[in-house]
This record gives sequence, structure tokens and C-alpha cells, in this order.
Amino acid sequence: MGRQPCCDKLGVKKGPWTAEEDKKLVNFILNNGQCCWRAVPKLAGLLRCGKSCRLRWTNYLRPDLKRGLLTEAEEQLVIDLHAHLGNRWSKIAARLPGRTDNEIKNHWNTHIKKKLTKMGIDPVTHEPLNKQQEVTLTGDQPESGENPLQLPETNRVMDASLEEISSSSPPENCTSSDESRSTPDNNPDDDPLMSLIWDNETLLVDPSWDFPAVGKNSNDTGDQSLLEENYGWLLFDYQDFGVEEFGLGCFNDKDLGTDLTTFGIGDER
DNA sequence: AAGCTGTTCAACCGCATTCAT
DNA sequence: GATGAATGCGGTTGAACAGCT
Repeated sequence: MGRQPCCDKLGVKKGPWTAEEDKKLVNFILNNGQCCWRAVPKLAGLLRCGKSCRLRWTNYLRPDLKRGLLTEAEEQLVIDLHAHLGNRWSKIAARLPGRTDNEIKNHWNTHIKKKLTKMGIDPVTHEPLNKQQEVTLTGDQPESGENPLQLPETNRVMDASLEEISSSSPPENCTSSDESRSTPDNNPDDDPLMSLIWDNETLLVDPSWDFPAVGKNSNDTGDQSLLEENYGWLLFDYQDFGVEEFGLGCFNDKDLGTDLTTFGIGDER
């Protein structure tokens, strides 16, 4: 017997995070890295449970996050991935650098769902709503590859491949709790569907996109404006906190996928 | 200006999976 | 192999905000 539970409910604070708490958490992680979330609140001097700290960091404080609404291209990619993966938000988020599963899930529920419904498309099945009714009445199976959305050509090419793989066990229409947890898909290498998606990265991502947060040569390009565009909020927030206290110079490609010192955060003093 | 209603999104909860003992 | 903690994930909630009457 052994370990203590993740968070003993007593003395654990809940609700919105204060700037002071954010500061403590960011400061701690920047100095010590991400490890052992259970120990983080104690070591960082926070009255939160480790789970709450992890969520706050991954969904809001992580410096490689993109801010703002999803772009049209990102939205289209989410729709396309959802058609094949269902509600596997973390998998979908993995294909959108700088976006979190929570963010995508929220955007799906508040924007995309309505948009698709308005267009007469079932957001769950991605089939036309009237066609669905027909199917329900007749019992016919919907034809594959008839996604009514105007997918980019590259995505449609991949659709054909995905259809083949997912046809045996289509992820759409399944509740995430059952399907996503019963399949051994945590490792993309073990999941044929995920493997294909990873392999088709170049097809999925519109080449016109630019994600400096991905960390690919963000130092090499030296594109200051792009980085500032993506991290401007962070710079602003950290200035509020007092930039020196964070020792942002410790950001590096290994931990965060980019180097914030590129645009001078670490050189504030 | 005040009240009501709808929308958004950060955060929580509970369950599943992974990992350590 | 069994047990229990740690972590990850998706669904849901509720406070804050915006828009309308």
C-alpha cells in the first residue's frame, strides 16, 4: 500500500485561477520543468491539486499555445479529422499545433456544430441531414466518400485512404468513452488509422499555413513578427507578472518547441 | 438603464489507461 | 498478477460576457 490519492479534497482550492497562482505555476514549471504533477502544487506553493495545475498549464499557460479563434483552415481540418476520428479531441488537437483538445472541443460545440447543422449536415455523422433521415427510414448504408463539405483536394485524397481503414470500425457515431478507450490507439504506431494520419501529415496540413509554434526552425527563420503575433499575449501577461521572475531564458526547443528568447522575452533585464 | 436570454470558454468531474510497487 | 497511484481524456458545468428587448 502506498501512495496517497491525487488530491485530498480538503484544503484544495477550486475555481478560476488568479494571476498570482498562474505566476507561481509558470515560475515553477519554467524553473523545474514538467514532472510529477502531484508534487507541483506543494512545491510551487499552490493550494490546487496536481490535476488542476496540469490542466491550467496545458490549456492556458503553455507558451506554445496559439491564441484566438481557429482559422478557416484549422476549422476545416478539425471537421475533416472529426469525420474520421470522432470525438477524439486529443488526437485532433495533436494535428493542430498550438491548439488544445479543450479549445477544439469547445470550438466544435459552440461554432462548428451549429455551422454544420445550418448547412444541413449532421455534425455527428457528417452526412446530410435529409439523407440521414432517408437512411434511417430505408436502412441503407450511407455511401462512403460522399462528404458534402468542400474539402481541400489534398484532404479528399486522404479521405479515400482513411475510408478504407476506418470502414471496418468507423469511429463516427461512437461515444468517445467506449470506443476511444477500448481501442489500443494511444500509440499512433499501433493504430492503423492514426498511423495513416501521421503519415499523411503533408496532405493534411495546408502548405500555406505557418505554425511558428511547432518549433521547426523558429530560430532559424528569425521571423520576429510571426513569433510576436503568436506569443504576444504571453509577453503581455508575463510582463504583468514581472518577466524577470520567470527566467524565461530557460525556454528551449526541447521543452517548449520554440525559444522565446528569439523575441527578447528572456532579455528583459 | 435594467432585466432577460443566449453564448462562450475555463475549469471541474469521473472514468479509463498507464505505470509503479 | 494484483493493487493502487498518476496521468490523460472527454463530457459537463457554471461564471462571465454580449446582445436583445
